[in-house]
Amino acid sequence: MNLKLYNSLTREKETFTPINEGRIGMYVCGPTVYSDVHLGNCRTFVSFDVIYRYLLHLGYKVRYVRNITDVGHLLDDGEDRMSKGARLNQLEPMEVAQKYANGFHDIMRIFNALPPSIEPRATGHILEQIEMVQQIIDNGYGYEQNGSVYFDTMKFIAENDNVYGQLSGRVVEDLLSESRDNLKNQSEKKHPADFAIWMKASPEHIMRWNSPWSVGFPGWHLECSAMSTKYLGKTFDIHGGGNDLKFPHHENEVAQNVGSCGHAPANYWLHTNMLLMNGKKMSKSDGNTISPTELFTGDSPHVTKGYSPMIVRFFMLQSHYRSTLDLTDEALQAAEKGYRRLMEANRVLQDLQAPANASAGELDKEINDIIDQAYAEMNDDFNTPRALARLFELVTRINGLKDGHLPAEEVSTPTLSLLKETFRIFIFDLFGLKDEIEGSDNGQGLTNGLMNVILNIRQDARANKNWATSDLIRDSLKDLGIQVKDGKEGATWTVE
RNA sequence: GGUUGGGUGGCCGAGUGGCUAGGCAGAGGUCUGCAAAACCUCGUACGGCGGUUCGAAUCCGCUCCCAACCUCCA
Repeated sequence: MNLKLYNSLTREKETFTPINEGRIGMYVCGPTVYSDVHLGNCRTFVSFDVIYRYLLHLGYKVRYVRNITDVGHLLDDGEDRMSKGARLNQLEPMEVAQKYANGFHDIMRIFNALPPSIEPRATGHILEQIEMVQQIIDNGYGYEQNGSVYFDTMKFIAENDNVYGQLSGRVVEDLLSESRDNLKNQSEKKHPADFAIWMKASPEHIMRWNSPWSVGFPGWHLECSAMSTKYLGKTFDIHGGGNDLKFPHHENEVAQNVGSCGHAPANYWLHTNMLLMNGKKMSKSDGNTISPTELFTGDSPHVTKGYSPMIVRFFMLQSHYRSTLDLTDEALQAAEKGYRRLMEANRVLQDLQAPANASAGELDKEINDIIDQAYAEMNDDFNTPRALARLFELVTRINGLKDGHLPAEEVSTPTLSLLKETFRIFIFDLFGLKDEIEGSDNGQGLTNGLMNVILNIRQDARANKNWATSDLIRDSLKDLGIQVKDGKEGATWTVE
């Protein structure tokens, strides 16, 4: 089985071959920490978390680098996002960055996303960025104007065939017609498609560093070029990010890397699609947004109730990372039911015992085939919705085995073990889900014991046809959010 | 206007020349003291108009509609 992934660069699915066998370098553009992280960002990082987890599962040694941008994003009025956040809250820019970086990490932990191997910050790599600017100038692709340095896009295009525009499909002629004059220092550029790699700081600009050209700050696109090169080399395996970064950010990044060292940064570019709400991109800037916390608590006009982090994660897994995903209350309710069904089936499965006379029959083959298919889906560009579908096909089998509908003796002991292991691997290791029912119970031993006592009393009542008592117990537990399920082997319970 | 990607059953969402996606909701049934859960069965969808083909939701053309990017955003 080999891994295929969709390369934005070629717009085709390609067989993945790492530069160094057994090792993968992966760079993902992280958040700009000027305000609370929003749910759209989370979707992208959850998507890459699953990709990271799957690559690890395949046995690769992965260096996963995800940056934090804490300087360089300019607003329309030319003010840096970080500076503005600092001014408004009377904080040091670094305090703003730290505050929201902390919040971002908290939310990532809540979503059960693994931390990256390295999480570099733009402000921690000013020297590397200055060096890269110098290299670009030395190679003839950068020019200075009044202390700012710009990338000479037209010259780069003229001297490097088919590099600029390959990612986004832009062509020079279109760029020519895209003259916009509302950007600061626009007049300093030789061409509208040129972009700043070093900006001279205006007097009131508080984020500033010394450089050969001026006291100023690096351009936005530069940080990723400099930091990916530093930690992953001039060319590495995978570069990822949100679709909205394709142009201009990633296009300019490629130009900077090629312009400074003659190498394209990455062999494979992966882009995640946008999270929508009401059919429109979820976005901080236009207010069409819901924060992770609001979604968890239900404190938002967009949802009728709160949805736990794992339900939201499950919801995201139900769509492919390259497709848009429309967030609606109805879809979340469906995800909640589906998530519970999957978790419940896993609990049932882990308790399943193979009968003594078990041997591989028709059902055994069926289960093995579905397991193989589930891995094949993941190998096909990390197709989590299809892999999930395979898991649900197994859920039907698991429940059938449990209630005796399907012949347990047709499933061999090794296959049952494999099924149990596969479920654990997919749900917990690859999808990164947690069983919130089990996880939320700190005193589980005690709770289990108490529940056994209660259910035994109810069983006695039922044996005596004392329906009033048995229903009282069931209804009272239901009020506490505990659901009692009567089965052939007695009653079981789950937290709703 | 340019670039890119879409329009799939009540909802979400896969798929891609012939073979069941899956989840949720709905209908009928089994089980149960009743209920819940679970299991079984069911609906037969692919924007519109043409074309290619033995056969298209899947390929081609035209057309309508939507979104993202082109300005900070994952």
